[in-house]
Amino acid sequence: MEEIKKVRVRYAPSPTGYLHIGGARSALFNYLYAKKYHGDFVFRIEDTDIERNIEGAEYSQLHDLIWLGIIPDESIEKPNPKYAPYRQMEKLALYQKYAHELVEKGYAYECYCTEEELAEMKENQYANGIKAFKYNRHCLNLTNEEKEKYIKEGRKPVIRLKMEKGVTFKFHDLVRGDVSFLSDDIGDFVILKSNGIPTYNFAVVIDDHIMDITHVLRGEEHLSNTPKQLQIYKYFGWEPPKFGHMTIIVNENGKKLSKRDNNILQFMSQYRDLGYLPEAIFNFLFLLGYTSSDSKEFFTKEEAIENFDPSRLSSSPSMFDNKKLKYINSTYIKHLDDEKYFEFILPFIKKSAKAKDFDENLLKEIALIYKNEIAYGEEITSLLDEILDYDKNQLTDEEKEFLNLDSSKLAISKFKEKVISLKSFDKDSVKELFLSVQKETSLKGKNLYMPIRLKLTKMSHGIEMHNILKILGMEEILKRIDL
RNA sequence: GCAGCAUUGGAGAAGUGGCUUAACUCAUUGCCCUCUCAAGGCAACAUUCACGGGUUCGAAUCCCGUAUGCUGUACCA
Repeated sequence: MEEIKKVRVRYAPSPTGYLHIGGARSALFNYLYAKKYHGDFVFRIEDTDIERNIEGAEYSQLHDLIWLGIIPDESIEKPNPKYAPYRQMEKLALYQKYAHELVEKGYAYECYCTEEELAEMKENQYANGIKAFKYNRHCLNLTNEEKEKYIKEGRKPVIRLKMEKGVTFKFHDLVRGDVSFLSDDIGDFVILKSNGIPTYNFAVVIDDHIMDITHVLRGEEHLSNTPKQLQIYKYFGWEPPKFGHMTIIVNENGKKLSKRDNNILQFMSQYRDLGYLPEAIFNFLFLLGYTSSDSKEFFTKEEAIENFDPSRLSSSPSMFDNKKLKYINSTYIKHLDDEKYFEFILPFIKKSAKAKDFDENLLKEIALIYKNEIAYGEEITSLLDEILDYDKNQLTDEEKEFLNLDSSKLAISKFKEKVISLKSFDKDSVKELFLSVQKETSLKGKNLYMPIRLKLTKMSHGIEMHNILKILGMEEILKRIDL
């Protein structure tokens, strides 16, 4: 009887950048998996690429995740002593010990080849039509004398794993089903760099093993790393976790999202700054490459956990659809209760220079006016700026012409005459006002409203008339009507 | 090149041999509402599942081949 292990999954970013779409989605599904099966979600850092690590990345990776509601059970800030440390650079000695263990067992060997020699090797192979570089095992059976000679020359060895010959690595992928690779296609790869730091493929294996990771859900780009890692597991006699390779997210050209992609916002913090709700992004990410069997589309976190089934993860790439994200976000905004909505939207209203000093009640009324209009928070800022920053707006020739019509002039003057005595800007009072203007001018519809709208906002479209009046206030209305 | 994975409308996709006249959602288009924009309501949108063969009474679903795309092929992760 196989013992039932507690499910433990992880998200293990390298701190080379802030949390981005792909990373967040990867973390999301691991989180879902953990919670679905009552396991732990571990956040660990793979910081072995010391050249590319950047300031603040680690913090962003963790805290943007938490912002999304993806809360680790264990992390660099919440370590479980049994599994700590959670940064790879803090346990170099461990990797080195394991690497040397493999060397002693004859499963790995020191390699003294220089960068130049490797480059030459590569070139030779390339000339023979081989583009996938495989190390030629020059250093496989070095004698001690040869090694000493190299060391005297100042060379520092790396450790390479000796791949087995004629072995097929088979595994059952959680999302793709049975997958197999031939060991012969894989060259002896480096597990420990000459500076003593392990490479990714080695360090993950060690980490996943000592941290008791049971399931690994990761991007498709790691699919071909899996046999390398399986070879390491095999040499150590460890049981590998279950792997699942999720599809990558692609841009509108069908290419994997890259950090240099300018058409698509990459980072979670950018979405937060623009006024996307974490719940909406969570939901959107959940839908990227996953569909529930009942064609439901809106999920709370709890519902997503409940619904999640790794076998329903798509295996063909999904395109990042910004319009869908907007749609989902706007739906979440509409469904926010007013208190939560105010809390969310007020900072964006106050970003509009002319609105920031309005009194609290007006601010809230403005907020409500736009609740159905906006797809994300920042939109309210620009919408408000359009109305409030009168001087910036320009009438088109057509609009000027329309404004010059006698009927337009009549509407405006009658409106001016009546608006002064308007008691309230609520919908009914304003409607009544327009009704009385209509009565006395016999203008209606577009001929009645449009001149006034143009006069007040210099725009031919926008929010309802009573809302315009409310936002502007009497003083501003009279000022603009006279211009 | 080699290896792996994939291929259903503009996008996400459901579909696992007969219930499919290919669900659902976004986008798009049209209509309604309306001074306008948005929101909302209604409707339209794949005779067909990359292509070519095969298996079968019956195929998007199974098999073979081809094409295309993606990912990987580092002392990056």
